[in-house]
Amino acid sequence: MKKPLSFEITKKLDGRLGRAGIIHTPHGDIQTPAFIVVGTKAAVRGLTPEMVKEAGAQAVLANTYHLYMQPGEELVRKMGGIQNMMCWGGPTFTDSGGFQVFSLGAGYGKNISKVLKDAPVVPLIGPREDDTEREDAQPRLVEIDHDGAAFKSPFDGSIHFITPERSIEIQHTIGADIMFAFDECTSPSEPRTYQREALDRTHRWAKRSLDFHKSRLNAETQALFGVVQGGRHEDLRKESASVLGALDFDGFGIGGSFDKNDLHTAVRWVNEVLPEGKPRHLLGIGEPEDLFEGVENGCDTFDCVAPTRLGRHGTVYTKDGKIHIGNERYKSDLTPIEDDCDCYACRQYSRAVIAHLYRSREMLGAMLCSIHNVHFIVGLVAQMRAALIDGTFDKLKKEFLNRYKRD
RNA sequence: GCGUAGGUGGUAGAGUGGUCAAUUACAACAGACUGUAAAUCUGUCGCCCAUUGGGCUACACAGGUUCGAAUCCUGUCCUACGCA
Repeated sequence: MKKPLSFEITKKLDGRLGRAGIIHTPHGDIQTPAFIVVGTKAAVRGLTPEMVKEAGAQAVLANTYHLYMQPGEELVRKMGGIQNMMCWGGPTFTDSGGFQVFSLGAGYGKNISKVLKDAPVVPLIGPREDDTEREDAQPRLVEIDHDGAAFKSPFDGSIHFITPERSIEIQHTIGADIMFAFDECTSPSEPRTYQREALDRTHRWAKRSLDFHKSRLNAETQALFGVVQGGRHEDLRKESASVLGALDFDGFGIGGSFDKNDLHTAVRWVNEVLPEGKPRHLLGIGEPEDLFEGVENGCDTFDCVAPTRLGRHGTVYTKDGKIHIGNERYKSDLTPIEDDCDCYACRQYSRAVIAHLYRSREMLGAMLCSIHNVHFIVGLVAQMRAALIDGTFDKLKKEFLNRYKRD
């Protein structure tokens, strides 16, 4: 059978898991490590495909759940799939909807982050946190069972049951080059007993996703990645990597929640076990310090909403750390966001102008900040790739983080 | 000049005897954001201390009534509209 994707490793990091390589997809190559820009509803928020491309992005990731709910599978089909919808000629990814099992389910209405800054004490044994009985609890929009997850449509309240097979079927219709198996992203606050249960479910779903995928011709043109889970538990993470690694996936996603402080450890556990020759995507991770850890520990691609969301909200990355363009101090600052940055925003606009646009709620302000952020993060990962190839990764990491995290 | 309505915190605009340092919105100031419920959300927003809390000065200005006034009365100044 024809393979939809191939991966070659061109350089490895001495004594560690990091590597540089190339993912060949039907719509072009991805030089890895690479940052994949998120365009949930087949659009990178605030940016045209040309802007995304100019910012250096090689690929875009959209979301199955969102496109299924709106505009719906049939319209996506009529529009000619994601390639035509997005007017994006390059490689594309789709997430399976597995993250929405978490964000619209256990995480719904709560301030639970995907990455925990200060690790709270989590009981290793105990009942699953369930506050659905509490009066102030918001009704979840997802109910999980053995077979899949029932999503309540925010548009008309109708119930949509997504099984692993349905997720893959929808992803086939959307037509991205790389798809993810339907998984359950668990809440960081869930106890081990629940992580165990959810992991078994994710594994069953992974096999069903793969079986269904292999039964279709799409398997020749679209790649499927299995998603490793296991929360913050070493044995579960390794078990997950081992179980999924043995299956005939084209690559792997690493999902779920992490501790900010030991994200690198968790990623290493997994990547030590996964087959070396297949690409690994670290789902939803994108802060500079996390990207360094991900690359160093063997992840090839990343995606994250941070560059565009932060940009829309007025926060921009600089080599000296993040700054908020809405702060009073930038009101009459006539320098660019970064004076040595060659992104569209920095070439043309001063902080003062962008601050004015942001303050006056002009869309252009959010766009310029997003352009800069995408350029910054995509460029940073590209620099990591270059450094990895010429043997200066450690130097880059040290110098970048020293400056970025100073203060 | 007469009549009418009104003058409240940066702005608009609630309140019309005690629960008012004063609803709300905007502005301002700061914070958050990691497979996008997110062009969103949170906090602060008279002054001075303080941990709950306390003190001071405030609703045009000056007096007054009252245990108590942004709220009632008198006068002054100002604004808008109408009539001369």
